[in-house]
Amino acid sequence: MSVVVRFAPSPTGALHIGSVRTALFNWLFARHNNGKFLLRIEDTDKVRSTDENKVLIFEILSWLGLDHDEEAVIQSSRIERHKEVALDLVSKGAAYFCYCSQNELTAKKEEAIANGISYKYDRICRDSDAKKASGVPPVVRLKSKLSGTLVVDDMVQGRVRVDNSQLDDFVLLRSDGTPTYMLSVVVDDHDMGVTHVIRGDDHLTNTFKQIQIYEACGWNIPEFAHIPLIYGPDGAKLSKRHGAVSAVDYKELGYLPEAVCNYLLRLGWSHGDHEIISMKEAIEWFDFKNVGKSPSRFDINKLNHLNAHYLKGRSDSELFDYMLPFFDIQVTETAKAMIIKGMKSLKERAKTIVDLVKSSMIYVSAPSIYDEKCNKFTTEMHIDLLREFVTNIGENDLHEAAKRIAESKGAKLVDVAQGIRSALTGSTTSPSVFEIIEIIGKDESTARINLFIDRFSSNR
RNA sequence: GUCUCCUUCGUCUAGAGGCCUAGGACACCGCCCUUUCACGGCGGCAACACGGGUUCGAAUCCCGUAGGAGACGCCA
Repeated sequence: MSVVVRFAPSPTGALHIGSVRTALFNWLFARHNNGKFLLRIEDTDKVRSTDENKVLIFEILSWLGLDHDEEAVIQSSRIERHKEVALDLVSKGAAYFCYCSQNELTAKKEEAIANGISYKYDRICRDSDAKKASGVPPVVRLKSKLSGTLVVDDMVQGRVRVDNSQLDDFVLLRSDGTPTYMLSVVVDDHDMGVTHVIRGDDHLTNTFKQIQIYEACGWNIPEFAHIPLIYGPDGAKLSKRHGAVSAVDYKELGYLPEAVCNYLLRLGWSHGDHEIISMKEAIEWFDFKNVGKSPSRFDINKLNHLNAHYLKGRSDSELFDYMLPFFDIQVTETAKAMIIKGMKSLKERAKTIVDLVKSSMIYVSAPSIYDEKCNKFTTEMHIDLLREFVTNIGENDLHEAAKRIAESKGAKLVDVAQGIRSALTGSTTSPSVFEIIEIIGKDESTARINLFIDRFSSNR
């Protein structure tokens, strides 16, 4: 039997980073088994679904390289089919119309809660048409099993069992005739030929309801894998207050797709001591045996580390293309050439594309402001060293020249170098100052240093 | 409240009864390298939730306890 999996996000919000991991696990499982990875947009909540979110789902998946097979299924286009199945279940006696009004049920529910009893629908309409005359538009409910135990051998969670007495006759079709999520998922998964349902473990208990639908329809029950959710650093469900939660945020923050994939993969899954894992290796090694059952916390430090690693693996010009949209000013061809030339050193210092863009500004223009830390290098001695350095800037070996100048004035190389750095970059940290001079040229360097001297020698 | 699931360094994890004085990675700290910051190298700190069993032997198996999470909708 060939493997068919699916990723089924709903476009009711920005694609959550946890959902992306679910997509990744689905994709890896499919590719590992030479199966199919299908995509289904669950847009039946017309109020909250937006086209923008829908577009973003496609954008993020393609950014990450999680290509899906076949055309995406749009769930809202399949409503008639869902209805048909529900009505068929009614005619087979496996489901029934319920004429209880919502007010009635809410009252019962509140009463149950007040008495400390757990609420379940009391199945009044299950075997009686008595309330049909009430004129309440009916819902369709499934006749769920009254006794026995349902067992699921989940690929991640292991054997999980629930007494059927815990389940009630849940709704399949709403009173307005639209299908509920519970029905739609099962019908779509069946029609799409899904063999393995891989999703977040918040759906674990839903599984038991869904299995009852499969059984009522006489369909094959797929395998299930419920993967633990991702939590924030404080252990609570990852949400907006933790910062970036949507996958697009990470793209916009300057993370590379391979870093995000590697990070998400290792969050909850492992392969011995391997940390840096290519997509090729991931496909080869992925299985559910090594997916942990416990939830994991999102750790931005580790993502940063991986991103820094993958940054080094990208070619200089490739990185520049990545950086381009992040610049808020026009980058000239000359600046571009300089940035690419200095990229090797820039890369070593950057965690994200955004870092790279910031640090590459030294090749775009002279500093417009100087960092506070530069003040340490505006003393008379430092300015004096700079003057001396500028007059000797024609020399070939500037490293040697700087050393000599320092020595002759009883200073250290660091004093000269930091002065130059401040003048050239407006900051006290940067790649080698001699490398910068080489890239921007001696004229530009002289101009920047003189600017610095003028600015700080007069007002002291 | 009821049901289901989870629990190894701060974080992600290795661990399938003796290989565990519990390994790796991130973070943190120190040293080296060094014109700064990084990179890199070396080293350090740091965990089996708790209590009972079973066993010659338990992080690993069993039972409790505590803590955490999820589900219990005419949301998905």
